[in-house]
Amino acid sequence: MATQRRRNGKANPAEDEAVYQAILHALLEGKLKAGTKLAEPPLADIFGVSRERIRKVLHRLGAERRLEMIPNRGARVPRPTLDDVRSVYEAHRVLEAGVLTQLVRHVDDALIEKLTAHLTEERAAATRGDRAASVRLSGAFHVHLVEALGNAELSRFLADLLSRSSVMVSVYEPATDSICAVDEHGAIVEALRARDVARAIAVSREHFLHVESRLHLDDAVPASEDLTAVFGAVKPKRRKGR
Amino acid sequence: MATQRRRNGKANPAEDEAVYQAILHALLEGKLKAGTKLAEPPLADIFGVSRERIRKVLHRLGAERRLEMIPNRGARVPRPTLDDVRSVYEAHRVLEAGVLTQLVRHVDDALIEKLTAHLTEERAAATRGDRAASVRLSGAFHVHLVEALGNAELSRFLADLLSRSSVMVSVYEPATDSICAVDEHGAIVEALRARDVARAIAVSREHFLHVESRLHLDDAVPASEDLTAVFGAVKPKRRKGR
DNA sequence: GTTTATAAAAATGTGCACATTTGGCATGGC
DNA sequence: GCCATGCCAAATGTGCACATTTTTATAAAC
Repeated sequence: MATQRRRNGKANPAEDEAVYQAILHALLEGKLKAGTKLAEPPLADIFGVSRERIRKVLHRLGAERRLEMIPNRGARVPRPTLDDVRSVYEAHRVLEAGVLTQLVRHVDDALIEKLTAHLTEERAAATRGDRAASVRLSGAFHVHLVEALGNAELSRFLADLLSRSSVMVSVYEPATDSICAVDEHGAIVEALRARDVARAIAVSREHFLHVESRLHLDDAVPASEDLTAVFGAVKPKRRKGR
Repeated sequence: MATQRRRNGKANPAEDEAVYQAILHALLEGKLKAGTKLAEPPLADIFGVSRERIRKVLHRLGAERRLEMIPNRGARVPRPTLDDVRSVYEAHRVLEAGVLTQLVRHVDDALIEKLTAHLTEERAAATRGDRAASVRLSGAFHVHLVEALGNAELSRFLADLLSRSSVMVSVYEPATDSICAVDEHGAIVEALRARDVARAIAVSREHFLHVESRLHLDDAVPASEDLTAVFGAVKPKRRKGR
């Protein structure tokens, strides 16, 4: 039975990954607000694993720059400055310019068809007012663009940027009425179909500046505190009073 | 006296970093050949620190994708395939295309002057036949380009790519007579001065393809084994027989 | 009432002992 | 002679106890 607790110094490789995924998921989902302290003892208690296990995961997330590790002071969810956000958006913009430049050399009907299908999905979500789907699909569009190049390095870099901005939206007005305009995505596809690099880049640039302009600093940071509530919802794992 | 060994469970924050830097340096310098196994006990012995210390550093390097970590089987220097190398070069190419696109919007005399000065340095190194300096300056040129944008995310990504390719050159013919043509760098600067994006990108692209074409797979991988020799040369730290 | 100093409590960092797993090697069978 | 099997040594993974540092709470002084 898998629910059985390991006895002593028994190996359980899947447990590391489970904890890692749980925290990462909460981070990407925006459940962990910026500035939240992630202490080891409570987490060990919540997940029902040893403190060393938690410790390892936390340091790994720190190495990936998803958590801010301060020596002797533990892990915190980073609180990005407005400059940080701009930096990420600019990087995304610059990267996509390069991607589009390379992409026009390889456009074929299959790619255009795939992107068009995606646009259809996006429009459908927009017309039926599905916020969540719209946001998700909007990000997926840019992922499709990089993945069309089939380059693992570039895909990973974009994933990095997206994960970072997902943390940021929880601080800098995540969702107003700004459903990342589908028409702008459509214009990019159009430019690609015409093999017009300059226009594709120009449209993409405008698109990003458009999204970026909607950001505004929100001083009153929530900074969630009840970790049990956050992870309890994600993983209903039983905890022990020790 | 700093050479004193810590007594028991004493904190020594600088030691982690020292070991990390030593291994990273050896990796970037190409002293650690691809496929080399990095076992914990020998390293702990060489650096004179506890095994846990080594362990932490190794896992950190693994999280940064600089080492290949296999569960229960330790750490190895990754042995990149030819596709991996092409992927890195392509990513660098694509990234620089984006950088150049963004850069032409911000070119000023100061930047041109700075790059020109760098070219002078490169030519000087080339004419006096200084291989090491040439290679180093050649890479630095591309670093200068990204850093001109002042974007931390992009700079870090480039650093990532460069560190990865530095490991690769030890497998795929690191240095023949291919001193990354200075003239091609000069052509990029020229195009920048003229605000000609298309030409800058085209030249850059040709430049990378040129470098990439020099690669060839070398099956007879050396796979260095004597860790004491590798790190003994870098860090003459005394080791203890335990 | 605000601030500073001190002590207690909690949290982080580290070495160590031991469990588990892997790799090599010898022995035996075909 | 070659391959399979079991044993032994070495390496990796993990919990635990304890040292160190940080944080909080309390009290004293201005």
